[in-house]
Amino acid sequence: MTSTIDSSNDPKWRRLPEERPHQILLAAIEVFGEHGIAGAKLEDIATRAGVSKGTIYLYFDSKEELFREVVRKLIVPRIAEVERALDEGAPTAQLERYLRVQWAHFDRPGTAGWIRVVLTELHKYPDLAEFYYTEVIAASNHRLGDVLRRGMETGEFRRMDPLATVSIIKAIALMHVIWSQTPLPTSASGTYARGASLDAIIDFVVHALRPDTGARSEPR
Amino acid sequence: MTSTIDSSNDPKWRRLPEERPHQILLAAIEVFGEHGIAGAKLEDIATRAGVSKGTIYLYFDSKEELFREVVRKLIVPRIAEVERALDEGAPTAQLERYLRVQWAHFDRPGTAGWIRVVLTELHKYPDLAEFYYTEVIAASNHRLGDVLRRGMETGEFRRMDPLATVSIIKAIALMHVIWSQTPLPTSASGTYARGASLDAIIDFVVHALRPDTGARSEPR
Amino acid sequence: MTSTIDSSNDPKWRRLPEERPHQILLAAIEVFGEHGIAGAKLEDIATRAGVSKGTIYLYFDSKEELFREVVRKLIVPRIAEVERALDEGAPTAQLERYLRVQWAHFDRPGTAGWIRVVLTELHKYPDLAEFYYTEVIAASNHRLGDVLRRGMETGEFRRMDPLATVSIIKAIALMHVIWSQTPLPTSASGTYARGASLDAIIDFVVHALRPDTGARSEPR
Amino acid sequence: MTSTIDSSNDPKWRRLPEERPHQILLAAIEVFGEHGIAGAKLEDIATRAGVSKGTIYLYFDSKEELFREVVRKLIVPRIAEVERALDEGAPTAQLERYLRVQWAHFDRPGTAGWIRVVLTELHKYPDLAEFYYTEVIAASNHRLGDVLRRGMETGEFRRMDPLATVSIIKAIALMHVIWSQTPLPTSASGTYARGASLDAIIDFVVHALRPDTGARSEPR
DNA sequence: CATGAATGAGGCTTCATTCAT
DNA sequence: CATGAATGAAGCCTCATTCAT
Repeated sequence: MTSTIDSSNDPKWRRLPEERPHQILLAAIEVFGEHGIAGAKLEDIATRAGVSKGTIYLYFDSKEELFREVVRKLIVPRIAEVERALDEGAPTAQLERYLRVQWAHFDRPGTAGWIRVVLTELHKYPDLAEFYYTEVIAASNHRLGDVLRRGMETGEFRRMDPLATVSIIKAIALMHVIWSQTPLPTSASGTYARGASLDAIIDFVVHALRPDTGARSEPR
Repeated sequence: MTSTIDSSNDPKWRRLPEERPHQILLAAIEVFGEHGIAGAKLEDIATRAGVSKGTIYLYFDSKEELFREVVRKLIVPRIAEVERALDEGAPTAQLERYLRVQWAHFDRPGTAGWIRVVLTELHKYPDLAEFYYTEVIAASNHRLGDVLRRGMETGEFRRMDPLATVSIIKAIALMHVIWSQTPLPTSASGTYARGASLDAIIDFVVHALRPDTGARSEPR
Repeated sequence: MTSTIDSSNDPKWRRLPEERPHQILLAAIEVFGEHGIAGAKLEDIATRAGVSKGTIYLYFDSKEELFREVVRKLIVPRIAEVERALDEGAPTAQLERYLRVQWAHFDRPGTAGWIRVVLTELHKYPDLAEFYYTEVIAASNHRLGDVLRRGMETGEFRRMDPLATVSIIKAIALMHVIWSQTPLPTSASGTYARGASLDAIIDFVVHALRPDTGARSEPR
Repeated sequence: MTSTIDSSNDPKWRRLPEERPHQILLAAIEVFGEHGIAGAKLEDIATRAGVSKGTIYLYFDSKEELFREVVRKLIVPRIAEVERALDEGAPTAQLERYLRVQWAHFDRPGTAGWIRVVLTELHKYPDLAEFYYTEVIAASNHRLGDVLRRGMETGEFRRMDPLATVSIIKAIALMHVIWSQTPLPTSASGTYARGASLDAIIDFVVHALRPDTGARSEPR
């Protein structure tokens, strides 16, 4: 992710007092994403933030609390931003835009790590998990579900369980973010193209939602 | 998957595959799945295997090597087994059977943990990752890709990039295994149904692959 | 002794003895008494003194030096004050007054803590200990010893080693100050009355010093 | 205190398995006595016990728990042993023997430190303090109180509050143990003899308890 | 073969001390 | 003078690994 240290290389001095916690959070999101909660080292976070180990404790009570703050201050807002892509337009266009915006947002260094962390370790922090699932995921699912529902009403989409469909679409999106960022053994690249392109994903989803033709997609 | 020690109580007398190492591997797959590689404790594995910590080192050079062996001896064979579901039948039937078999295989305690581990930590062991991606995933993708290709040729499926489609189908399947096994904060249950049913998944995939109707589903 | 900060709110404008350092010393005597030297936190002292941590270093070179100053500027004068109780009167009256004054002086919140600190940690600071023992204790002992000597000469007290007797009397007094201020587990209160009353102590000491009766204190 | 390491210097090897915890406890009682609970370093304890830091954790959950065990396994039995001195004889003889035994028991390196610790830090561990006060101190006081009561009944001692008297006697004894073991600045030695001899203490106490003579010790 | 006691490197956290403002 | 952010040494504790039995 973007280097958060550059500012500390400045010629002489600089305080930007209110910046410190944010610098640390930026370094933390990187390290947590790369190594998980247990595997992240405060030393590492401190170094990347351009501060010393002790400084972290001026702003966060513990490693675990630092993790919570990363979720609260960085992850939640980021995801909320993506949700705004759903705001207007016809359902199909909305959906496509949603996937493109999400991709643009997530497809940058560090994000896959975070998705992994959420998948892997979040459930070990029940209160955070509760918060996260309720505020972030449930809300997001609800909005995407609404788009699908409207599409079904207008006839753009065929009738199906909105929530189940939401989870399928998200599964595709999330997993491809992870895959797109996992460095692969070079050898494997030829044999198999891991991950689909964003266009392929959109195509797949749109076709899956497409209403059955009047002619009945004749039984094979 | 739960208690791996009961086998030692067998009246039959002893399992074949070198007994001890195998017991350890079974315990290790549990613990690695639950806590990841870094988070797994040898002590825990030893206890579940009914041996002492030192004994593990009689058979495995290190924790990392133990992890490798788990992948080689347990994970790879398991996945290979699933692949046999692709062996015969018409493409659509093959695909559906594949999803059902995979689900039946993976949807049991402990599997989600392993998928998480592969997603999360495998890439930190380049040689293993190479081996795993080449031998397991690429092979699997290739076979599923063949099914899709044949389906396109017979006209059962519409024309699309086989490998991209494979990865989309796998994304759905894997992510839902994880979700189906991650305990959710109770509060969230009402608001949003996480995960789709297997039937919904099959329905989704089949519709996505379905050929465009003769009437030409208007060119988008 | 509790709130040392209120003085800064004084309308009168400022206390005399260099205000700031004195505030810090007052806060320090509290905190050292409560937690000992090693256990005292500068942060705590600074907060109680109503200054910042850095300010302490404007006046004291280090935590250890701050401790020394507390002894020199606060403890020594306090104890000297008690000694004045010995100034006049008949030996028995002097002795009793001494015990009563000492009790009145020490039996207030915080004193026990300081006695503990002197008992516990002072010896780790040889120069301070030297100073303290020479200037404070030896002097005090000497004066109390004089009272005893005079009492022996007048016949009010029986003949005994004055210095040994001094140390016994002090032992009783000091230990009871500590005990009277140590909160006890509630359960123990019934079973045993910890500590003697001041009257009991005086009674004990006076009887111990009482001259042998001419009739020989033979068992009656 | 006696070196507990000597056994580890033995030629080659030696397990004495059940010895380890005891070795550690012996080292711990030394270090806790010298530096208090907070000031004691595990590293130091480990070194004196001839083991490594980690080894301590094989037997004790934490530094605090180690402290508890020292009290339970070493301190309590030691004190109980002293109490047996009260078992028989005439009250005056019992009392004298009690003081002599206690002195003999406590007047050895390390004891003063422990008395200090009990005085200084025990109250921060409420459960331990409760245990200690109830089981050790209250019991002990009760027995010494009985001796005094009997002495009063036989007329050997004058009438006084038994519990108050117990606490006074203990104050003298404990404080002198501390003083006898606190290294003094050499300079002070001449000026003042700190602490009384055991004989002086016994003399003092016995005289304090001695009944008033028939001739009425003239009104003071 | 198997054990489990022992080790010690490494991580989190605290806090006395410094220093730019 | 005063501040308080920043530092980093040091302490507690964990756990992979070793090794005498």
